[in-house]
Amino acid sequence: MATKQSADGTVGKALEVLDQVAAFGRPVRFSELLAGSPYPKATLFRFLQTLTSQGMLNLDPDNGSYALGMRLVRLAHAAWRQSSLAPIARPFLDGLSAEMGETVHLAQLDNSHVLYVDKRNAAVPIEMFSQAGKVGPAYCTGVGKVMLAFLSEDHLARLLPQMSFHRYTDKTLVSVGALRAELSDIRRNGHAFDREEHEPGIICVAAPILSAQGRVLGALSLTSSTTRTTLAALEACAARVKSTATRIAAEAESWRFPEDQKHA
Amino acid sequence: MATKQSADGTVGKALEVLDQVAAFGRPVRFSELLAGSPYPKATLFRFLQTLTSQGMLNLDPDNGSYALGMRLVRLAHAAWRQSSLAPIARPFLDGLSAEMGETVHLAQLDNSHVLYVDKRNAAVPIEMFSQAGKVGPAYCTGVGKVMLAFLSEDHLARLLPQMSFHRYTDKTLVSVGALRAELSDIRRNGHAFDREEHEPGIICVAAPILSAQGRVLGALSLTSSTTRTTLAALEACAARVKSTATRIAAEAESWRFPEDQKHA
DNA sequence: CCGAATGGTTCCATTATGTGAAACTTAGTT
DNA sequence: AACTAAGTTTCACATAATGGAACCATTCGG
Repeated sequence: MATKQSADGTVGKALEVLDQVAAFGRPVRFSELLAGSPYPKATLFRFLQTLTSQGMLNLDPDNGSYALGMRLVRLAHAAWRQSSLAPIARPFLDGLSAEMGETVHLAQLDNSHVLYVDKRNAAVPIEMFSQAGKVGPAYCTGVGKVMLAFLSEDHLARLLPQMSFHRYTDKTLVSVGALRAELSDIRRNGHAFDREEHEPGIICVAAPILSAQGRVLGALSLTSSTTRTTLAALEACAARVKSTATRIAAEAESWRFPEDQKHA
Repeated sequence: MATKQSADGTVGKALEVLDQVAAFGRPVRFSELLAGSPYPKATLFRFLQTLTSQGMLNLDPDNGSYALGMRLVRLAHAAWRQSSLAPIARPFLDGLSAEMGETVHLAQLDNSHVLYVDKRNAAVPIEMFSQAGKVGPAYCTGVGKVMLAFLSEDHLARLLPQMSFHRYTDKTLVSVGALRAELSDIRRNGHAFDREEHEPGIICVAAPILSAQGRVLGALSLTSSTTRTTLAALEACAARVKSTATRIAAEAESWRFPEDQKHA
């Protein structure tokens, strides 16, 4: 919501429109978009036309409503395969989830949010897209905090002001001070807990996935509920989670480049 | 591959770059992109900069390689929820797959290709993104043919020339004539078969998902292999597939608009 | 059945933006 | 130190985006 900052160039503006459409969560009429748009009719119209012709949007001819296009799905498919850890981490998630019998999340940092990239659910077998692709707050989730903890100071400093500490539960940390203290604990331990800070009854342990140079690539978490287990019990699993995270990191590292097919 | 047609405006060009990056299937260097790009250094550079700053691409600071960004995943998530049939169809897929014990695909038409939007696998429990988002040829898959069959004549006429009939197996239909004959059969029956036309040993029955006005919204298929079943046996399931498709269509229709919250 | 409002599309003069050759700055090699 | 390759910045120029206004097509109100 509110005003977007830097909208570099025409491309930026066009992409903003995509977000607008996405925000509606349903097919949307021209006029609805126009209402919430900073651009005049003609301009918005041209954006929609371009995006539609590019397959980024889809115009339903019956009722003249725009929806996000299939090209996005295609591109995201490629993104998932190439950019994220997901394809590498997949077998490890399978293993960890099977062994522990609990829900496992793989997340990456997306600005000051966490983006869930993959998931294994203990009970329900499939959750698809509807879960992967979801975003959540960084400051009150296990994966989020553990990634923040291992960021460089200046990177963290850039991110913190972007956060709007919302008190999801009475355990949520809602000040920069409290969060910073927690982060330094996490850095020391090498793993983070979510102590029902995001959803009541939901707890987890999370470990960071770090590159050889110490860059944060993502995070892994083992999630459960207070009805099923305790933080102490989860802590016992921390080593297992961490070792899995490390192995994913190693795998990612070795994969990192089909590097050096430079000359011939 | 080959030359892209209409690249409307700056936005179009920028989006093309995304495809380029996607095509590599791995993080990619500036110079690699430059090599395969019609644009001069400076221009390409600015595109990459813009796209990166927009989160559509991700520049790995370590090795200066670009990968598709997380914003795409976020947008695709939204696309999946809002535009496609997937969220509506989900429970129906679950039901059909469970009942039949076979693989079920939900697909939509993406130009002259089919895009697999969701899937239930008989054996393996999870396949995620790696399957949803995949594209395939329309003229030699069950879902593809059944969607083509129910297209308006002029729409079909526009699509046919775009297809480059590749003989995947010795059963593949590789001429417009043969395909047209098949399509008219399909229209008559209300369902299509894939008789190992795409992959040897893989067969399926597919039914179209049509809007009330007869527009093609997508298609549903039940897939198996010749080692497990026969076309005749699949034909027996056709009615079940069709009725599921119809029910999805009905659901989609009724959902089609939270319509008319016009005045207050 | 007509007139007005609403929703969507096209025109076109103005000007902001994108373009790309070339210069420059690293980092890597001999 | 001289050379090369890879990546980044500059800037005069031309293209492409902009948006006010006119235009068309429906729907609505009378």
